[in-house]
Amino acid sequence: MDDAKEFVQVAIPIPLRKTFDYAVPEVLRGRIEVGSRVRVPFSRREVEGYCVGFVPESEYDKVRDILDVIDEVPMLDAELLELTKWMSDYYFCSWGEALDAVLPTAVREGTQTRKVRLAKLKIPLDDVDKVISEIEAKAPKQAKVLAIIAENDGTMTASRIAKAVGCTPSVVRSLEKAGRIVFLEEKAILDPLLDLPVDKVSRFEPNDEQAVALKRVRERLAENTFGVILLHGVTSSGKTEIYLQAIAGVVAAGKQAIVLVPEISLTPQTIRRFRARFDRVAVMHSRMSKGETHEQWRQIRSGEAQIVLGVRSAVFAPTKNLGLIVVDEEHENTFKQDVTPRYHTRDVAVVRAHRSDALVLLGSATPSLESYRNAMTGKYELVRLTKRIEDRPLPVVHVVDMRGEHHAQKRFAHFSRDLLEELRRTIARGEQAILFLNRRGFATTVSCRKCGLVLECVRCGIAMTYHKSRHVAVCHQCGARLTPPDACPDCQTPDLRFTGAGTEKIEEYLGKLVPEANVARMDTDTMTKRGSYRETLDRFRSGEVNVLLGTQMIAKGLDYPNVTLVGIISADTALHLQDFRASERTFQLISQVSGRAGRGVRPGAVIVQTHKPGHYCIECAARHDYEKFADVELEHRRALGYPPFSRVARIVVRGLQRNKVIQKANQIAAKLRESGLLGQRQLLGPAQAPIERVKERARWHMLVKAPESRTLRAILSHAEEEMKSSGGVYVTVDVDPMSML
DNA sequence: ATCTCGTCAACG
DNA sequence: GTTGACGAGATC
Repeated sequence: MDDAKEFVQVAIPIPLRKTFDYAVPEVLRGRIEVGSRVRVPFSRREVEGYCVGFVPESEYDKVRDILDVIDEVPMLDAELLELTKWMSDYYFCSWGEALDAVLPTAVREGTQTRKVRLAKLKIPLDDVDKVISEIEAKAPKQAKVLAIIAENDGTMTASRIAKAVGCTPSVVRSLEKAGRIVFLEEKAILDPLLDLPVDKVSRFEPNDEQAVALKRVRERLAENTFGVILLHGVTSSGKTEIYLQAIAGVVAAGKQAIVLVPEISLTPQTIRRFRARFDRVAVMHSRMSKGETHEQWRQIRSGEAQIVLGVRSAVFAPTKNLGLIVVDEEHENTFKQDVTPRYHTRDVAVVRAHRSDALVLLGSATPSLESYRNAMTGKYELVRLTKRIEDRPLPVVHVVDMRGEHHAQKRFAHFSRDLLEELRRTIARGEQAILFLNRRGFATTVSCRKCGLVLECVRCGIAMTYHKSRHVAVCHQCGARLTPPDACPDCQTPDLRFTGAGTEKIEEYLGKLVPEANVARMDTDTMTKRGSYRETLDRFRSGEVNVLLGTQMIAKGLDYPNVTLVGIISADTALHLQDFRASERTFQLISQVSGRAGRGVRPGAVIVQTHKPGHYCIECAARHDYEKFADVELEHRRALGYPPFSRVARIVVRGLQRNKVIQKANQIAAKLRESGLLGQRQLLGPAQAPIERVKERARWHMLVKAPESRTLRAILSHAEEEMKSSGGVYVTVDVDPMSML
């Protein structure tokens, strides 16, 4: 031990890509480790930062003292520290911002699991009425409390009783003294999902393909080294069972596994399926309360939890001995975080596994072209499941050219004759159908028949969607709403038209065209109450509802054996977007939605309505030919220099003053070109972003392409100074963007 | 991100 | 001369 002053490097969660040196005062010596959170003076305020390293001396001559150490035991180990360092380099964010993404807010704030006082009836439920009538006259308040607890099945928290009855604590206390109720101190169950009954485990009998897949996974696991397996399995081919078996092997070896699923897949059903197999499943979910999140995190860290099941940020679960990371539906866009740090969960998973000598299992029916190409070049191992379980056939997909339909029906048709006919037949057979349309509301456009004026959001400049049931026009961008006028606000003509169909309009048409259908609509407008999602699906399962109409939220996961028809009202919604992934998205969507049909004993059929029936993404999806699609699409990407043949970053500039936004965008572009690393076609833009305005803020963007990620970073680094937000103009850098809007 | 400080113009 | 708005600059 020398007595030289001790300095630490601190990462602070602000968009500054550097660390700050601080001196460790005598009293804190030995209490700080790499990974400790510290409280430091920063400019004129105090902030929390992360100690990321020690230095013998500081180049800076005005070093200040650390104020305090926040955690006695550091919350971050070397592994996560290194991972966040990588993130800050790769995604162009600060180390502090990356660290903030790793540590859940609940954990940072040190939220504890609440203890609740739970009142429990000591008298049998059947006798309650008798007791109530006995004491009613003398103690009406007590009687009321008893009645309320009884209504709640005999137990209720003290705070809820107080709220419901509005009585003083003494009333409850006298009931306790009289021995009619008893108080228990219990750990609050803060998330109802965690208290679910578990599923029964059915015996797994793998088919040939599954056996082969499993063998490969086990062999790779036995190597105890890093590796990535891409499990390409058609819908309903039993991918989850492979995951479960792989995890079982990992758990048996005393290691932990992380299972990452898209937000919409983390349902009670999914949780039950994992809980049935493993004793200790920690769940990490954004909708969980802070107390529960903290408790789960603690269990993972202590090694009590064998597996972690969660969405995006669960990739940072503080496991002790990581053996496997599963990324289910690997191609899903929701794995990309859309705020800083803009990381892709799958890519972080691969990097983390690499550093921990763990295996990664990527699963999808429609792998991202990035992963598929990695499999083609041998970077990942490809394992295929081409057959559905029990050899059920994939549904027959029928593509309908809607241009012909409009012509034949002599008007704009929302339903093709084929779809209507199939729908009627399906219902007549007592079977069920799923109809998909990725647009909610009634009409996508409200316009004047005479002058053509379109009702637009004043803040965003996009057409407002008309919602008939609420009689409002809503901006789907910023949520602004207004009651549509009776006459054109411009030329006063009282003749407005409501064109373009959303789920609401389709539902209305369906009522007229197929009156025998019992339709339930599922979109964010109808699923407002807590239990409505479940309730609707229960009605569908029971058969009471025979047509389920909905948006994205019904596209995946649903497994109803009686569904024999799937209709895609418009396959073109994503295809119009000017985005190099438009075809890939459309292919994925058709495949996913199609996969809902024919999951039971009866074969399924799919009808895809489109204006571009000849488009390769639609043709290939109809034939369930992923390989062909990937070949064609990869060729396009290669020709245009898009990923996976290059790395791209998108730079978005936004602000209230449009001219300043444009100026800033041009300034950045000039600086990027000046790097000398950009070829002629490697900078696209700057141009106005497809979403030109959000909440009155103008948006411009540009796309930088580079042959590899190192070069990309070098180019971006060159313009780092220019990309700082300033003067009301905000700049964001999105590496590996998933959206170009 | 957040805060300070300097400059510049409107106001009394 | 005073007050307030915007922009540049720094944060250890």
